[in-house]
Amino acid sequence: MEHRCENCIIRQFNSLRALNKEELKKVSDSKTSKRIKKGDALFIEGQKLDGVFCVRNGVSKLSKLSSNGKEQIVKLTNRGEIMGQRSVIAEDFTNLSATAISDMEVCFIPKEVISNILNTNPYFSLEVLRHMAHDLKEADDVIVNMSQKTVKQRLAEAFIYLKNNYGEDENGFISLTLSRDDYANIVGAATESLIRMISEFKKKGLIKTEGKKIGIVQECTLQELADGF
Amino acid sequence: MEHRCENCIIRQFNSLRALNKEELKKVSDSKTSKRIKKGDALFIEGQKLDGVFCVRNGVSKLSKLSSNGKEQIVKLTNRGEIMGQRSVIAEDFTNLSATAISDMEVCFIPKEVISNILNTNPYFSLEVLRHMAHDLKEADDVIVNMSQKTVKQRLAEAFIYLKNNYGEDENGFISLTLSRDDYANIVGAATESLIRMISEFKKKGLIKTEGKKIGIVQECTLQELADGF
DNA sequence: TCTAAAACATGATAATTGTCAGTTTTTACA
DNA sequence: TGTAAAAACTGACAATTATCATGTTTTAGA
Repeated sequence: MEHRCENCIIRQFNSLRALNKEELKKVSDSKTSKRIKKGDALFIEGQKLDGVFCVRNGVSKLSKLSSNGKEQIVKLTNRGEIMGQRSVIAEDFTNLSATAISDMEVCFIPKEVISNILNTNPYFSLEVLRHMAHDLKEADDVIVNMSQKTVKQRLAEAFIYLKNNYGEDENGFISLTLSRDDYANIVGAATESLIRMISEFKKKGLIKTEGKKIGIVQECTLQELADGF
Repeated sequence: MEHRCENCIIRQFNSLRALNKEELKKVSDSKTSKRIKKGDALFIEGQKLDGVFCVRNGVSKLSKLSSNGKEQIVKLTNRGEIMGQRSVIAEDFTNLSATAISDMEVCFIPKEVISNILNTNPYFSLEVLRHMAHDLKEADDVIVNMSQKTVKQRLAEAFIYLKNNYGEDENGFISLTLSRDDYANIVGAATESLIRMISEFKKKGLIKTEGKKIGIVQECTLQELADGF
């Protein structure tokens, strides 16, 4: 037997908390659980989704391929987030691809169930709206950073963001391990440029590395760097 | 006597079309109309809004100041759009400033009225949600463009976007006239760099200028340029 | 209509970032 | 566990874009 949404803590972190008992039962009865392996895709840009994903565990990247073939990571999802909402609500193709960055456990909820609740429960709509408002604000911030900050500043910011959002292990390394390529695709730079910058940060003693793992050594200096001194 | 929302065509273009008669009456009774002069602000980043603006006429820019003091324009609003929704829904400070780019006529609707309808009319919430989903998608596209395209590509794209969205006059100039500074703040570049690029485009016969006015001469070539050949 | 301020424009130069070419290290898996 | 592929890294160089300095044109308003 699978988990029941009624008993799932994750729900408290997303818009599903606005559901009443009957709605929750409907969701729980219709949902399916999936395990996604690191590197596998949840969905791909341009696809039509017939439901949303509720992330129980693991991290994924939302990215978009630009015409020159380079990937841009727009957002990393956290535990508890719902993915694919935008596409289901707008009845539109996904504009982003979602790929697991670590092994994931997700629940898939069919769109009919979601649409149905959206049409009848204004509190749920409002909750979804609040989350989307938050995403929109963050997207605006990213736009400003992309155009006004240097790659160096954006990288410094990324390290701090990752530390704050995913924590660090007992040795002071950021828990979420990303490839250099992923880092490049987050800050929007060539991989070689990014690798060089990591070397530079390391040489200056701002960060430490061990294989792919990266640890923040001087958070204050890094923050100052991100803010442009 | 002011205009009544019941008779306002603008409504059809935004989420207010989901309102029923009573709701519409409430909105109409509580709204106030305002004229905003070109260059004046509707609201400023960090402010708390106690309502939303419905744009009857005119164009405004939504922008954000970055830490280095440069402005980044995140979005231009069109006729019919509702502004300030995000802030009212999230009960948050505005993250953007709104400034009139042309003379504007707007209606201000107090947030209590909006919140009230959001809480009771799921169709309205859903409409707002759809609009916000659309904005979010556009924001994602801007992020990708900002990080993957060159200034030249972004500028070419901006010209085409402006032509398609605001049309052109009888002489083939884009109807919406922006300052070079505004153009720079849209594509995220230094004003000098942008001016140079306009000169270059003009020299190549892609565009024509007359004072501030800019007209597209070779749309196809411009489009190819935007796509990276 | 005169005048100061703002916007526009251009050149020279420097800083940032990307590209290409190649080497070394790590990883996956047959 | 050996090996091919992928990822990480480095150097040299080129392209893009920003900055500073300065001159010209346009605009707003006294």
